[in-house]
Amino acid sequence: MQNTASFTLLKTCAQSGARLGVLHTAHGDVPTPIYMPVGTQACVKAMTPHELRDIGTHILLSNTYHLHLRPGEDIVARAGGLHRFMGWDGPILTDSGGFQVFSLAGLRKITEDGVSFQSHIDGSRLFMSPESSMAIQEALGADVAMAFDVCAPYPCDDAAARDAMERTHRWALRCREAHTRPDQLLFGIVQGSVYEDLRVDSVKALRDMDFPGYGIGGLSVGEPKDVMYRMLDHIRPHLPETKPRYLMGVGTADCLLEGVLRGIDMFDCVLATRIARNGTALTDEGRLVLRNAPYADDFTPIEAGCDCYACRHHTRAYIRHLIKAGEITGARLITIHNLRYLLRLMEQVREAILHDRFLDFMRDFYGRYNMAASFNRGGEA
RNA sequence: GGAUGGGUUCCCGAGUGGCCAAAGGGAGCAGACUGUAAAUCUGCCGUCACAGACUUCGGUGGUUCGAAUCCACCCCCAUCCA
Repeated sequence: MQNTASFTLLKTCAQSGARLGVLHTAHGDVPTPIYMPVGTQACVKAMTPHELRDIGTHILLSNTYHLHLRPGEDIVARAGGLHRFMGWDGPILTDSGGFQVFSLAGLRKITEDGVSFQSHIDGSRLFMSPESSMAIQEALGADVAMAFDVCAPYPCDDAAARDAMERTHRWALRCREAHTRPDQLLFGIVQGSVYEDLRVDSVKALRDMDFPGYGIGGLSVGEPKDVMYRMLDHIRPHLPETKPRYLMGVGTADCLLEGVLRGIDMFDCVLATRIARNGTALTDEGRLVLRNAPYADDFTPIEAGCDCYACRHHTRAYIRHLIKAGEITGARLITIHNLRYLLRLMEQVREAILHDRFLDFMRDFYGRYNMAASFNRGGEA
């Protein structure tokens, strides 16, 4: 067992090399590998904190950029911090706003100083820097703060990728210097697009800054999955064993397992909640587009054997009806299922690692999983 | 019995001589979605042997080179008057 203040590596799976650990935060311990539901605006869409607790959520994500815009970190701070504001007393990780540099590319301008955004809400101007991102995350009271990074798009030529990466490193240093809360962990973020050498450079640079954890950013932004896996393979040997590794924005079942296989400890993804609202459920056999006609008279649960509320009480036909009718409960039921599906998958993953049989687990999983009914992005193996 | 307004592709509804297989919306069907500008977005939506052809705009007959659009009669519907 290896300990740092923030992370305990309990063991490494003898069969696969996958890691089993515990992330220590001011609001409690988190078993890893873990999937973290995303609550961008201090809310996991369609879910209450009580329901999140109920389905086995250990830690949530929220977002610096969005909360800064609305309601503003001052309001959240006056409420007693993000935990009290939203009524969730478990750990919270806040993304820094770095992803919005990518996703709101048409509404921002990057300079060395920081990023000027045009608010997607009302068009007003705002400026976010490594320092202000830190100040906001401290005001929010996140248990884990992320460094303010530059997430490069895909595709991205190597010169632009290098620029984004080097700026991310300079900003990471500024974040570390600006960061003051001892009860808040600050993770650096690895960039480097799809270039092995850049990825390795990035890990080394950040490792020298000695963060309590490392995010791996700039992946699952459109590149083929095998490219993402290759990047993970290349950086793995250079990441400190005793620090948690967080693969940002990854969340299909197969990607989660492939990430765990490559030593990843933490994941987050909006996919489960987003496609739920669009009528698609995650299952061991791949995705189930409940919106589709064949389920109109299918009176079986979303997934046989699933212990979630939706599967224990409702049929595919009913949930499809709710979705087609625009009833918000339909979105809620699928969201509950999809989150529970990923959380339970990770429970099984931890169990498998504990018993040194993670490769067996993966093999069984792929035996059931329909990759074609998964989410193909570019090159599929 | 009389007056007026109507009957358009699954539904609502535009269209009043050619640019109309016919606007727009809905419904339906399908696709996309990976650190959330997303309960969103995109495509299809008369038929077929599909760069073309055929059938369709209450019915029948007519005018015209050409009709969903004009004329005649008929059948329905709505409202009002008796």
